[in-house]
Amino acid sequence: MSETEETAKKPAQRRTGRRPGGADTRGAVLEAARSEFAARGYERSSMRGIARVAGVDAALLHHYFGSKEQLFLAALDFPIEPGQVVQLVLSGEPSERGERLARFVLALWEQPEVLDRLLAVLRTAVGSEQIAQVLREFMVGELIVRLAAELGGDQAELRAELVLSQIIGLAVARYVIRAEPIASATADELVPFLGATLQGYLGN
Amino acid sequence: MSETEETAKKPAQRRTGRRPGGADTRGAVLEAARSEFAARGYERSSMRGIARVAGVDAALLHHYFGSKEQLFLAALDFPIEPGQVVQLVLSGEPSERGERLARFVLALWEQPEVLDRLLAVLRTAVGSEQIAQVLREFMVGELIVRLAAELGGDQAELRAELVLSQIIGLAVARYVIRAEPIASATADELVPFLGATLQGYLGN
DNA sequence: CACGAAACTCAACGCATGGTGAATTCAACT
DNA sequence: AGTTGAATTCACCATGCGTTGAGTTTCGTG
Repeated sequence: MSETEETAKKPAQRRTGRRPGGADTRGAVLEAARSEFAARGYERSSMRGIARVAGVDAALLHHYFGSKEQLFLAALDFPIEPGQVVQLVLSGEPSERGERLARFVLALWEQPEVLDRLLAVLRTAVGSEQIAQVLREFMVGELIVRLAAELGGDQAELRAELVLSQIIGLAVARYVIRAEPIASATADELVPFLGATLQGYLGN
Repeated sequence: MSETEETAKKPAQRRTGRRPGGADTRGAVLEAARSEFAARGYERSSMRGIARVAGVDAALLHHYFGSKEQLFLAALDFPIEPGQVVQLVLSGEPSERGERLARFVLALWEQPEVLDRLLAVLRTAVGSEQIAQVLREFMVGELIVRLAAELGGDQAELRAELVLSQIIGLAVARYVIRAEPIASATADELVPFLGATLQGYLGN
């Protein structure tokens, strides 16, 4: 772990000053940040660690993003429209809503960029009341009210949150705890069970 | 029961040396540690912070427990027998297993000592691969194999883990994110839905 | 009542962290 | 070719961390 001087591989004596060639260093920093935040959450990730992964001095992150917090926000920049998702899932045959939602969620998580951001938010929210509050406001304000409005019926909000709780629990078991066999199960293996549960919450 | 610090009333110049009166300082430290670990997880909790809550010098924690890691383990010391739980839940009318399990879990979480330890483990596992591994081994080795063995049928392990995933997700939504209305819902409101889901996983 | 051991605090160490300001190198536009 | 500004690193700073060793006070036993 100690590399002060010459290692045979890449001592890579970085010089000071601007680098030759128009490499996308800023993009590399963002990528490294996403990977680190996804792996450890906000608090456990360090500017120096991210800089090391990006192959860059830590001061450069401040040059680009100002502070650790702003780097975190820049690395997240969520690319999903909650309204559309709700519409998409609730359209079509009502008896197949659960299955459709299950398929949608599982497919979403197979995109690495989406998964990285999800894990970053999850890991951070679990460790930080501040981010937990952001997540709570997003969940309730953007997702639950929309879902519950379309759903109607008795205790619509509660049922909508139970939907989310099962989705969150699956994410934790599958990607954080990584317990087998649930971590390696395919979408097709999970959909029958997960779909039935979600269907049960969505409507009788 | 929470008697914390931060009253302006306590300049209280603590003196050096052993305190008069046989107060249970060690117990106070353990209690403070549980509270802090539950609130923040392992990494975000600091020895100094725990000591402050306990009204004690940080060096005393080392005197008693040796290291932060050993304090964490001592603060956990889980008082639940997984084998008994599985037996208890699976006994009786099979069509009511889901409901019985739901009631059991919700009642368990209403005990503050249990909830604190659960949150400490959860928050720490989500931030630390090492603890996540411990949790994974406990889940799979102690709970899943027992549950799956009693369950039988197709994909018993997968179904057993889905049971746990719903329970974990509920804990996260209710106690970590604290989204309403799920955070304030009573056990009686949750049991019909939760029981049905668990019943679906356990076996029709 | 003496005395050793346990309980408890103080001061300090070495280290990692987030952040800052200046210096150096390169690219782009006159 | 010359200049300007962005990109990049370096050398620090202050802070908080876990941990340690020594010193002080009280308890429990004889």
